[in-house]
Amino acid sequence: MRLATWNVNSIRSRIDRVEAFLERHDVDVLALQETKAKDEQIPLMGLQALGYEVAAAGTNQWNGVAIISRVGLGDVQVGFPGMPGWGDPLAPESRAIGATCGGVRIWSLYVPNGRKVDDPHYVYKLDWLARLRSAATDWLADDTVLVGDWNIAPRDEDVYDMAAFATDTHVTPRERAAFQGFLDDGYVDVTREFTPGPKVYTYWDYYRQRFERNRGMRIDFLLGSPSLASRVTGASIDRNERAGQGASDHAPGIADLA
DNA sequence: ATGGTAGAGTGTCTA
Repeated sequence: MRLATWNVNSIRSRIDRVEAFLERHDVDVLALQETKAKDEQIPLMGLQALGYEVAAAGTNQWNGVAIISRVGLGDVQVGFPGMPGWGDPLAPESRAIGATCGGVRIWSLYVPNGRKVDDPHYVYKLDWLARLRSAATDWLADDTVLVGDWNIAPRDEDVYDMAAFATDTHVTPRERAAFQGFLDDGYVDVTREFTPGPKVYTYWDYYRQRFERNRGMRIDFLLGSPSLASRVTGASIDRNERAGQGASDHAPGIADLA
């Protein structure tokens, strides 16, 4: 089974690329972030024609997550227990959606950006991650994968210019400790061993031709529970998806399961 | 420190 994750930065403006990506890589389950669409705005026809089911959670202009699956899509849950706003159908949150696809529990996650270190959104980000970690410990014994845009660069080598980011979010010790906490609990970054750095990124800002100069960050990850991680036979980052006109600012991550 | 680009939707906000 082939899993993928992709911050598409608008599903509506990226639908042609998404459909082509699914076909080109023969993807079974694709987790999307930043769909920037309400559920009824998701362009379904082409995806359904390709044999996929779609579960989405979108409530505003900048969040939005979805799971696209052709191996079943069951037990869909918007948000996780303990998440701010969880259980409230009107909550202005659409940063997490879970579903069981082909026997694997997959969570598509759009971790809060945090904005600036002195911004309340930074505190919110750390709190959100702590609550996710608490919930995720209950899923460790299952075939679980936590995928998406973590908005954290865990290592210095994951940032094109650490000096430029030294006082910014995404690299602070508290954010990195939050990410490391998942690894300490037993989750495994199933991508990195197959895509070793340095200078291997998943995100390049639209500004200043950052992609063309490979000035990016590695902030998108697939973290597998121990049993899931043991099934991973390979992984890749499709950086070609960041190239050319009409690209998202993120590249997809892919993992293969035995 | 600032500004550069892209996408949501028409005013700016978000990243």
